[in-house]
Amino acid sequence: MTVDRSSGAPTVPPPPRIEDVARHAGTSTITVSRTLRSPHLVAPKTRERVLKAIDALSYIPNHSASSLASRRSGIVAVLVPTIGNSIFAETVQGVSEAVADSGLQILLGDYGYSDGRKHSLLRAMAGRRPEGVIVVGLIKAEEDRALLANLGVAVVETWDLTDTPIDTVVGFSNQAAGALVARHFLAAGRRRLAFGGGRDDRASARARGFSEAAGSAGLASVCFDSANSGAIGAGRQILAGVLDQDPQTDAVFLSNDALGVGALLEAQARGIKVPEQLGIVGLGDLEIGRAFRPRLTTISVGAYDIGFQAGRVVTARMSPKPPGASIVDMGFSIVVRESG
Amino acid sequence: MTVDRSSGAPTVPPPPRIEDVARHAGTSTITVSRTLRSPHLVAPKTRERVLKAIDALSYIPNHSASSLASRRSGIVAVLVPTIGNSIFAETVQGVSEAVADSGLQILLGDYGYSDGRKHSLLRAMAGRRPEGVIVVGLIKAEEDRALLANLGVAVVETWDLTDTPIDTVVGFSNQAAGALVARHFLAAGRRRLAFGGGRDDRASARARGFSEAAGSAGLASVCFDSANSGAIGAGRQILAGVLDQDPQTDAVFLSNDALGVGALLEAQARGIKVPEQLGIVGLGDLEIGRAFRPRLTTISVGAYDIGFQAGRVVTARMSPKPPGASIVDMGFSIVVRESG
DNA sequence: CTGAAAGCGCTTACAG
DNA sequence: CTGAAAGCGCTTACAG
Repeated sequence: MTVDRSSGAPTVPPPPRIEDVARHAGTSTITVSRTLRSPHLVAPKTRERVLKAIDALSYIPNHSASSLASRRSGIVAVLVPTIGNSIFAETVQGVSEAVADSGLQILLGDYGYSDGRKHSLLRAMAGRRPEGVIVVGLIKAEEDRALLANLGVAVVETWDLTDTPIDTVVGFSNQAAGALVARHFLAAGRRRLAFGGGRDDRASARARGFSEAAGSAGLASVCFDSANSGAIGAGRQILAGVLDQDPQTDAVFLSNDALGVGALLEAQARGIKVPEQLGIVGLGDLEIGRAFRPRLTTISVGAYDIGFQAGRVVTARMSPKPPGASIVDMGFSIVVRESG
Repeated sequence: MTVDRSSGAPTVPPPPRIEDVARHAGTSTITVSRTLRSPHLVAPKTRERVLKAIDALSYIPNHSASSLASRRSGIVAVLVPTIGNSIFAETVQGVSEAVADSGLQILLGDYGYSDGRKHSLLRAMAGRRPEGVIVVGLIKAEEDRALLANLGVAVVETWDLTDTPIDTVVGFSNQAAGALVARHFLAAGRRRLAFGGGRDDRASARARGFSEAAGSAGLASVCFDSANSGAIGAGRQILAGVLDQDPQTDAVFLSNDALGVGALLEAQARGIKVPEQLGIVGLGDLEIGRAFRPRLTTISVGAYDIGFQAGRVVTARMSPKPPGASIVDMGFSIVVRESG
């Protein structure tokens, strides 16, 4: 293998420009440009010569230049609380596959559940003039809302629902999901219900729906900081905390499946029978919950589908006859398995 | 909340340009530019006026234009087999945090274990003239190697080791890791060893090291397609396959922890005692392996650290006095827990 | 089917 | 400390 190991910095020749290709092919720059993006407008013979020149020079168009001239960045900005949570990674994968053949590339922003970083990432992304923006969660700050609205492209808020999206929202009602779990527990005759989850907006909405539906049966609500890693461990601690507050608790809703599995493990460690003594329900329908014994009952929300739909909204908006703003309720369902 | 719901498409006014800011501030465009990137070169009074104008107009510089003029894209390209695998998501997070204050943004490419998509993503990314490229795995195709080498920026291959990196490699020896697991099994008196994992290069290297060290004790090797989702389910199938081939197998090395947990579940379902009858070892030190009972013995590889280091290499290369190419062995260690 | 001219919105030397 | 000129590498109308 002959590899130039010293290729590091300034020894590399500048990449060929469109002009070099044109000269090589004995034509003009505009014809090279056309060969690349509207080949049908170029005579076959010319096209072939240009293609040959491109290949000979290993020409790759400078995207900054074409973006500037065409006002098309070819970028879709995706903002997530953390890419470390597999559920959001799934959503990103959905976006990735939805936009794959549109030529859009993903600019990923991970704000680590920090509002400050979220804001600055949003600004930095706006500078790229993306052709679409997809964020996990709703954007509340008026400044950020205005920033995104002024971009003039599809802005898709996801993983939640609202009547007042900036543009489009693709998600489900976290509150309704929480309420459904509470009703499920009550219908099973459980009488002392608790909730555990993160402090982010989505978890809070789930908690709200849950305790409203639980009514007087609603009890402890234990939160932890979403930014902390180790959801399974957090789930163990949450259940411990819940039982501290009320040892009689007979049902716990955890804000996601990793927490749910953690709670399952803690119950196991304490010799608590699930689901007989304690019902446990998670959210997300992760593989870990399906694989665990007892199998985790969960709210299934289609993380991948949310991303895929959001990606579709972005690509659709780029079409000649773009659809308008909308609210897409992806819904959710409860998958009753063995844990409660 | 007063939100313009009709903000969708062409009704949005074009964003302000640097010229608008200059006019508003009663100065020249170059002074605006300087205020943004070399504020110390601008008189405090002028600076203040410019800042005020920027704020008043909500000016956000067009990145395509500044990239073109400055030849700095502000992008680091990150290419992963799949973002859906939490271990790679961790690596991406490491990159993200390592480059956070350098102003670099992450252009994420997910090639879904497809070589074709990998190649085309690499080309598309090259068009952005990234200031650094980080890929999971080694780049073998000579065409791709040349493409990356000609970029003239830091190119970091990760998650493996080689004597001939394109530029820099940050990882560990997958082969040595496999060998260590085999020796660990042999030292524990196990005599019929099997391997299970994906078909990608890294899994293959682990398999190779494992069977070489296993010598005549090496037995079945069961592979599955890395692109398939559901690693836990795959782990179950792998163990089933292994036991089909040789029911006497007393040790299995799974290429990652999710597979390992799957194997643990399958053993459990079959009433096989772990670690007494069967030793199981995974790789990655994922939380799921730590949380499971029995706790999964694993090879710990620091996925986050690999990404962080790779990110550092990129930012370091951008410094005035950049370091040269190098080979960074991050090593690995075996974390012996309860499963084998 | 092809090309000359102008321009996309910034920054880079270079002067002063 | 500030600015006029030139240019980054493409594409967009507009002609022909």
